[in-house]
Amino acid sequence: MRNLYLTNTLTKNKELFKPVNEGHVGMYVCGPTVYGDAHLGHARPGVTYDVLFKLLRHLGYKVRYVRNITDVGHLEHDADEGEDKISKKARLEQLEPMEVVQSYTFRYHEAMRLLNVAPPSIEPRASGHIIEQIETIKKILDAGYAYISNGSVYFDVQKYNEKHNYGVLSGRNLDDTLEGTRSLDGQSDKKAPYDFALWKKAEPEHIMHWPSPWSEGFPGWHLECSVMGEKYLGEEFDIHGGGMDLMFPHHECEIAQNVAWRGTRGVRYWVHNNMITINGQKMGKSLGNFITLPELFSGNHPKLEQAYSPMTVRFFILQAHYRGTLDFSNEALQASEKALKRVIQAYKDLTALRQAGPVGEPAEPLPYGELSSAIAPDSCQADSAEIKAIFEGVYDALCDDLNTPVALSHIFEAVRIINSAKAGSVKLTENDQKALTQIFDDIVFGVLGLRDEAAGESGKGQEVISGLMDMVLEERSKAKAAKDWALSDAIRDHLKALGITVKDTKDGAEWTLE
RNA sequence: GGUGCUUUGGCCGAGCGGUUAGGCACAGGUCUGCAAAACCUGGGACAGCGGUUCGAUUCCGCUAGGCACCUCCA
Repeated sequence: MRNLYLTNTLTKNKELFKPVNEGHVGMYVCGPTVYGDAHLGHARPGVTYDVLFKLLRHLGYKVRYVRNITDVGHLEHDADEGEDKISKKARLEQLEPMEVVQSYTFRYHEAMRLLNVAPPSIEPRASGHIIEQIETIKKILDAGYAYISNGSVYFDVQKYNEKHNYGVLSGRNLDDTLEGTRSLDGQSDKKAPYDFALWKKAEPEHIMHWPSPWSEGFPGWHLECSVMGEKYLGEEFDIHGGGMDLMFPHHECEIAQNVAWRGTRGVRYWVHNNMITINGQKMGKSLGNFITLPELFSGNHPKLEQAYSPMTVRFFILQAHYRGTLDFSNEALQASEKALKRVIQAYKDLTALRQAGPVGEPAEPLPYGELSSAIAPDSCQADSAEIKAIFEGVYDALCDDLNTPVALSHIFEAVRIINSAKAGSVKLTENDQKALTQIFDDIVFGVLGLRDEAAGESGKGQEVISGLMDMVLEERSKAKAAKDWALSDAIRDHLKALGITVKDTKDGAEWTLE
């Protein structure tokens, strides 16, 4: 099995990945709070951890991937004063909270499906684990790291920090945290401003609440991930992912809770994806500068010059490293759209090449020979050293902290080779063709998760269109033969207006839709 | 105020102590009735100022700009 390196936020180093149980990986990722449509920012962790999930499986691991749905406990503004996000939305729209949850969960799933993000192995909801959360709070109380105040239960950060380090992940110490914490206006049930809620007593107007030993109320936001992670992945599991903005306080609190009740930090590798920015600024709901995924896919937003397909968005995300910020712009999306098109077209051409079988003895073959670097002999069967190098480059890049942009740069070398072969300036052996196909099937489609969005429309309609196109292009070909350029151009223009592009090649006309 | 990150050619975006990232755009060429695509070639970049070094875009310091977290946020 190839070595995989991941940047661990806990140590701030790129580390060799070694799972707790050999051959198995437990991975937890913070999912969405379902009170609104997912925006472009949500696509980043969706795609990033999807690639990690698919890569791990491709490398041979058995992976259990847990991604939660937050449907209760996530408050707005200050943890003391804020209203539950779901609850507020339900109140404003006069819906049952679970109607809000159901509706946006469905829409989230739909957006992820379009982005070709695979469903996780388990998708637990916070509201479905109230009992487990209450039990955990009891354990934390028993351990002495929490206190009850006016029907609510809070985590005692100060006390925790005496024995443990509150700040291991985010790298801040308690004094800094205290300094930055906004002063509370008015009364608070908390001993210290940095204490966080494990259980909140529900105010009378709060419509989501459950019975507990302390009050009729609801669990604190940070608790669900600790509890559900432990339930489905065990007390010590491999990978925990999420957005960088969750590092503090959310993930820091998770660690504190874990240590408080099970004596272990719970997670080996903390992985954090960076933000998507717009004009250099973070895209977020609180800033009101976000573009939702449905808007992006339909082009229905003032900032959008056009619609961008889900695969364009996916490619856009893949072209940057997950730990860096990525700036949104129409220009960048349009560049992604064109680049993706080239990749997909190259695969189609490769397939056509293979179906056509060996052709003559054209031009010069690709350079053959051995590479100096150690290539597993059974991994890539290409005859060409160049293709072997692409194969190795792609795997090296992906295993080097998920470096998808570098992997893609190698993919473009493959694209160039395929195009050269199509143009007849380069010769590919059958092994070369097989190896290239393997790279596309395994990596481009399998791990990077790209796909031909135009494909899949099969059936009667396709057959008819295909037959019609043959007929039309044959007529045009006759016109061309008769040097009736006016007619042949008119046909081409007419088809263009319908969204069909015709290209004349040596072997006749080709057409593509949209 | 505290903590941390960042500054790469027209745009997006990798990388790194000495060797081509890649994509988009642009220019020239090949092919072509034209167009498109494709292929070939090309230019141009490492914020500024110092330092370390045989050698720095890459390490260190300072200056200037930008950003994130410390409130909810992917």
